[in-house]
Amino acid sequence: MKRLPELSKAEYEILRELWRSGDSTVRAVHDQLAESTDWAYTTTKTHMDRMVKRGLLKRYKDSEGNQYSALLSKPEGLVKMVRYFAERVLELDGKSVVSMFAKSEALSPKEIKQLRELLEKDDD
Amino acid sequence: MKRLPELSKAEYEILRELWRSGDSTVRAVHDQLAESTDWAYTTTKTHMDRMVKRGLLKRYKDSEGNQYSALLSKPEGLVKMVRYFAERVLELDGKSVVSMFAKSEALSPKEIKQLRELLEKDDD
DNA sequence: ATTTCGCCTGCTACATTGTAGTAGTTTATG
DNA sequence: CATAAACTACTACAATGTAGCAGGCGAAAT
Repeated sequence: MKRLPELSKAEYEILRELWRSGDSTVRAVHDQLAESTDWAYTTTKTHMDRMVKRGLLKRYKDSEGNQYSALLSKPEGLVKMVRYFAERVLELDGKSVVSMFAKSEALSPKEIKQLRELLEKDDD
Repeated sequence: MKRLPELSKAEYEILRELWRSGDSTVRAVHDQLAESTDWAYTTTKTHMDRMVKRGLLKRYKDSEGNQYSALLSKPEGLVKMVRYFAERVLELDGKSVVSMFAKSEALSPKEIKQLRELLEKDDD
C-alpha cells in the first residue's frame, strides 16, 4: 500500500484545488489560488513540478496542454493533517475530529467513511 | 499589539512543551520531546535559538543555566493553526472548531474564551 | 588547586521547501 | 509565415529542518 504523505501547506493548497476541479493545467490552478495566495505563476509551477517528482501528482499531455492530476484522494491527503491536529492541537484522538467533517461540506459521507478507515489503518 | 505568528510544526512542538512545563532548559525540552520526535539534541537547540531570534521565546540565565520561556500564550499560538484548519481543511469558520476544545483538556475554559476572542480580532 | 570529563554553547553545513526570475521553446494568430 | 503570448526548464536565493564539531566551563576525582 502506498504510504500516506505529510503535506506542506503549499502542497495542500494545490491538491485542494485539483480535488475541487479535477485535472487542471498550472494556469488553471494558479488562477484559482490567486484568490487566496499571491504566488507568482512560476511559484505554482515549481511546486507542481516538484510534486510530480515527489509522486503526489502526475502529468500528462492532452489537446489542452499539460494536465496535472492528483495521485491521492482527498481523504488520503487529509489523514496526517487531521491526525496531527487532533492529537497535537486538540489532544483528542482522530475519530473525534472526523465527526466535525459531518458539519461541513468539505467531505462527502463516503469520503468521511474513507477517512475514518484510513485513520485507523495508518498507524503512522 | 503583537502580531500573531504562523508556527511551523517544530516551533509548535517546542512551544507546546514550554506551555506544559513552564520555563525550561534545552535539555529538559529535548528530553520531553524525545518521546514524540527523534531530533538530535542540537536540532532542538537550533530551533530554540532561532525562535529567540524570531521573538517567539526569550532566554535568561539562572542558577540552573539557560532557561527559555514562551513569549506567547497557548491561545495566541493556536490562532493561526485553528483558523487554517477550520477554513482550509474543514471548510467551516473558526468558531465551530473552537467548540471542539471544549471536549478536550487541551485548553482551560479561560483559554478557550481567549482563543475565541483572538479568532475574532486577528483578521489575518 | 589541577586535571579531566562531559555537557553546553556558538558556529557551520547541507537538504528541503518557499518563492521567483530568466531564457529558450511552443503555440496561437494576424 | 512572422511575431507575440504563454509555457517550460533551469537557476537562484531565503527560510526551515536537521545535525556535526570544537571550544568553554563547571563538576568530579585526585
